[in-house]
Amino acid sequence: MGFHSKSFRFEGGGRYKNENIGLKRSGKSCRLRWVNYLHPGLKRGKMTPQEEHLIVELHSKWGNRWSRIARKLPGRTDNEIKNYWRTHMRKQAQEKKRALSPSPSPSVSNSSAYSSITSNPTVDSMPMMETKERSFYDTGGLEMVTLTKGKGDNYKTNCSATSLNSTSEGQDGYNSMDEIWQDMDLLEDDGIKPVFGTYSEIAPSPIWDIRDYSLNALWMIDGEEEIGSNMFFFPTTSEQFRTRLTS
DNA sequence: AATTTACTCAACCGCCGACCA
DNA sequence: ATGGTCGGCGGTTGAGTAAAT
Repeated sequence: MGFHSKSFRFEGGGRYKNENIGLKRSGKSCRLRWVNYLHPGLKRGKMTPQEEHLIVELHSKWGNRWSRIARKLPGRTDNEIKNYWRTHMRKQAQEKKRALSPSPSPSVSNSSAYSSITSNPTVDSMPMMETKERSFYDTGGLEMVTLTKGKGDNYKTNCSATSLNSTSEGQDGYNSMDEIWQDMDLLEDDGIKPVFGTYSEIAPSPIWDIRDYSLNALWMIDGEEEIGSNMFFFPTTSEQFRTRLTS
């Protein structure tokens, strides 16, 4: 996909400083483009089965906290994971619909990991596309509370009325907010390790050899995880990077 | 070959919190 | 204390493309 043809807009009414230097992007937009598209550490291509499994697992724990999930998948952005989830949940919803329809034409996905998604109890029980009250892929995890984030992963809870109404001790097994917080504390230190080695047979990128300020810092957030000693290099070729910069 | 449908994914939107003058 | 700026996040959109008809 080449350069996106969406028209540029200044976010926030053009109050960002970039307009003064002739860029047709806000600083915010530049940052987003770098993080989600230009960053040399980004993996490209399809999710591996390991990654897919991890996404399913983490989403069942954390819900739609994409940035957090992304930290466990170095080289993948929250945006990418979000898109992946959206795509696959839509696919799953359609297959469910088809399965419920009178004319049974069971189409089995050929995706290896997708079969595991459908077998995941948390994901499998999701009310996707059946109700318009919530986004069809807004599922899983600690869904009875909406977490509003702040810097440094300080979260506060916004208890949604619908959620509270629908879960009274119920399927999530939470009786009180205290339990939720306790569970969250546990999750903070869950020992889940990032997925590495998928492309480990590929030689390190020259770009990654220029490890200066923050190429690895992107995947080392809040001091919580450090790739450090088992630093992993992604197969980003200089050609790939050039293409992205010039696309 | 033309058209339709499904899918991908970069970018936008709006909100919130941190920071600083 | 306050208001402006900015970074970061989750949710959403829509252009481009691939696959199917």
